[in-house]
Amino acid sequence: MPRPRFHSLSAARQEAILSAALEEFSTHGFVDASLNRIITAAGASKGSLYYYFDGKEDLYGHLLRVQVELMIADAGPFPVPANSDPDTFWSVIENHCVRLVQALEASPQLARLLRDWMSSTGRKGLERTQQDAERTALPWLAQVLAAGQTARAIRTDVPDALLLAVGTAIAGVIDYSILTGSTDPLAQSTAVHTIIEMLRRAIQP
Amino acid sequence: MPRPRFHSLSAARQEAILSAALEEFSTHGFVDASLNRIITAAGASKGSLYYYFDGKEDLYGHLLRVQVELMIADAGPFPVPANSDPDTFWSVIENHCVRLVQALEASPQLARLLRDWMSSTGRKGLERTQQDAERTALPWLAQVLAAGQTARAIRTDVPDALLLAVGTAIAGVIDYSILTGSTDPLAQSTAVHTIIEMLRRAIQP
DNA sequence: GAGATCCTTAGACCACCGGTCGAACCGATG
DNA sequence: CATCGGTTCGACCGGTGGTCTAAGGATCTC
Repeated sequence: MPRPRFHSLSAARQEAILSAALEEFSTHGFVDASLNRIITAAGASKGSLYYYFDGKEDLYGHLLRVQVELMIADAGPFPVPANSDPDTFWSVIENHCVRLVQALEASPQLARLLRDWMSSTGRKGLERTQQDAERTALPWLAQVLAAGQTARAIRTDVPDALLLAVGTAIAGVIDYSILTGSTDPLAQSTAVHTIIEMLRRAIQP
Repeated sequence: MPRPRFHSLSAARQEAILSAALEEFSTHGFVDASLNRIITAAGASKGSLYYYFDGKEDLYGHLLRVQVELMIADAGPFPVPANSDPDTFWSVIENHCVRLVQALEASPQLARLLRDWMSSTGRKGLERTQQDAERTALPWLAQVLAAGQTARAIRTDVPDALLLAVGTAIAGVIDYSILTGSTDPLAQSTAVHTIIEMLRRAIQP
């Protein structure tokens, strides 16, 4: 988390720093991003940046949080489908995936930022950010999983951790297919359909 | 590839360099590994190392190649199952996965090296190594895929690239489950069984 | 044996990295 | 006007991967 001071900075200055950071982190990834370039682009000095943030990871984590919140807001609410049947459960999942893909497609910068983030599990220097993300994402995922299981849409004969791992891996495949495939919305939604269908086969009862 | 000179170095000196590199790369990963530490540990100088290798990536790539070949040799031959029925196809796959997991379990250093390698798709400074790996792995994977399809063990209504992506993702789940799970061989082979069963559900016709 | 010609080695040096730190600046307050 | 705390700055630190030159050392020719 940035120091509270940061939020009492003028909106323009906050924007300058965050957009420079977004540009740098999304084009180079966390590891290869240069704080010095961010500082230069933002018209700030190193001392200032360290006055408002704990360091590189802190800046990255804050940027990530803000951007993900924007994306979630953009993709619309995700109603955890309670007491539904398997088909509607899976169609809700698929539908939300399509909306997320569209939101990502609308902002390639955010897409690259997230891609780098996703592919950096366990990387040194990102421990805090990953703990944070886990702490906010896991309860939500567990909720969805439980809903799927009461809807008899997800099997219960396999450890939850394994189901989550498979789900995360398949999410990566969606990203990969979007990254390497067509940008036509229709083609993308059928790709998502195909992949979610594979996920469903894998983890339905 | 290292310069040909490297191979005419005394075996002891080659060993010193490669084992220092293995130690460093497997404990810190490619990005955070330090060439200086490798040099010091190997009792060599920077000039020498650059005399035999193109740089960090070249050393890493060579080490990876050697280690993977050792592992493949250790896990035994993988007969691509031609003209079989679905059940035997999948049992051959599962069997080979179990053997690979055992080989990995036998050498934690190699396991960590491979884990770091797998999680660094698209990372800057590894482009050549990744191209190399792709060039050697893809034809083999395509062969297995085709064998599975003629055995009616793998569906044909989905692009091959997607099937490969799902397969790779599920392989990552195997690694994850081995990493976070029990070290008991029996538990591991049942975990592999469960995960391969999920893969089978996802990509069988 | 002397000299010349390589291959090999050592480590100083380069630009850059993330992070630290003390000095300077500046508006408000006494 | 002096002081004081919040803010800004950039020189500096130890480290990185990579470059380069000069010296060593073996081998060959005369």
